[in-house]
Amino acid sequence: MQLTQATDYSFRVVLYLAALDPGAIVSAKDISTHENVPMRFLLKTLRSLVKAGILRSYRGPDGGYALAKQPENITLRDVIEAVEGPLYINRCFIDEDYCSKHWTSACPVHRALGDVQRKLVQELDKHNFADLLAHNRQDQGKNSGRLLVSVSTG
Amino acid sequence: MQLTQATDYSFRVVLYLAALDPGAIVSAKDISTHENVPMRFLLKTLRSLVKAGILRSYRGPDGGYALAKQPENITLRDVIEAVEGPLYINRCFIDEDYCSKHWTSACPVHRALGDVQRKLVQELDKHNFADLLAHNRQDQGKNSGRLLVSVSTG
DNA sequence: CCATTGTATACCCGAGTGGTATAGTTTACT
DNA sequence: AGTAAACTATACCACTCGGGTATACAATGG
Repeated sequence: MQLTQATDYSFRVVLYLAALDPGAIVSAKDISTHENVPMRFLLKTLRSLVKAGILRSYRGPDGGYALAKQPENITLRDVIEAVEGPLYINRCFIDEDYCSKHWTSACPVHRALGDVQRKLVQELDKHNFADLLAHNRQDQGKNSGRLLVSVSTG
Repeated sequence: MQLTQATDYSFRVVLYLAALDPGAIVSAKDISTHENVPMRFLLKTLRSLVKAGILRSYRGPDGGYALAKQPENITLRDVIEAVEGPLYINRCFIDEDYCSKHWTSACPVHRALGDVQRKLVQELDKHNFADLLAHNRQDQGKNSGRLLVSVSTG
C-alpha cells in the first residue's frame, strides 16, 4: 500500500518542469543532477511518462524533455498510473479469478474496497501540478522568497 | 499501491468470525478449509491479528481463535494496519531522511499526499465489519436466502 | 501423560523494485 | 557527409519482500 520510488521521483520531475517556462526543454542530465535522481534510472522512468503522454521527448543535440500538457491538466493520479499502471488497491479488482470463491459482486469487502478506491482516485484527481506550484509559491512569499524550483517530495 | 494477499485473507477471516455467534471459538484448521487459505500461512497471519488485539487465541484442545472486539469496532483500516503496519502511501511519511532534499514541510507534493492519505484513512475507518455483514445479509434476502457465511473478497 | 491445539523461528522461492550496462537511433550543427 | 549530443531499447543484476513451508516447542483439557 505504498507508492514506489520511481513514482516519487516522477512527482519531483513533473513539478520541476512545471515550474519552468511553458514548453521549456530540459535534458535528462539536467534533471538528474537537479533532482538528485540516478541518471539511468531516471531515463527509464521518463519513458513511462512520455508513453503516458505527460511528457514529450526531443532527440538530438539540445534535446530533452518537456511537459506535453498544461500543469493544471496533470494530476497526481496521472503520474502514479503512468509509472505504476492502473490503480487498484486490491487484486480482486484486477483479476476476478484471483478470488478463490468468485463471489465478486456478492462480496461485501469487495464492495467496500471499491468504495474506498473510488474516493481515493477522486482525491488524487483533485491535485494537479498547477495547484501544487501555487502552494509552493505561497510558501516562498511567506518564508524566504528563495526560489524553490527544485522540490522534493520528502 | 496495493494491499497484500495476507490482508485480503484477513478480511475474509474477520468477516467469517464476525458472522458467527459472538465469542465463538474456531480452530485455525477450520478457518483454513472454510476460507481456502493455506494453513501455515494463515497461522502466521492470524498472529498479527492477535497481536493487534483484533482476535484472541486459545490454546489446547478445542482451542482456536475468536474476535476480541465487537464487529462494529473493527474497521478495514484496523485489519490493514494489523497485517501491514501503519498506513503510509509514501516513504517520506515514514522516514523524513528518505527524501534527499529534506524539505518535507515546504514540499507541496508531500502536503498533497498527506491530504490524500488522511482522506484514505478516514474512508477506511468508515467501514466496520458489522456494516459489512449487514450488507451481506441484505444481499441474501434479495437473492436467494442462502447462507453466505463463507465470504470472499474477490 | 498424552493428544490437540496455538507459538516461535527459521527457511525457501519467485516476483518486483531499484539500479546499471551496452548498443543503438535520431537530430542539429558544421 | 560526419560527428557529437542527446534520447531509445533491451537486457541484466542485486536486493527486498510477498507468499508459503518446515520443525520444534509450549499450553491446555481430559
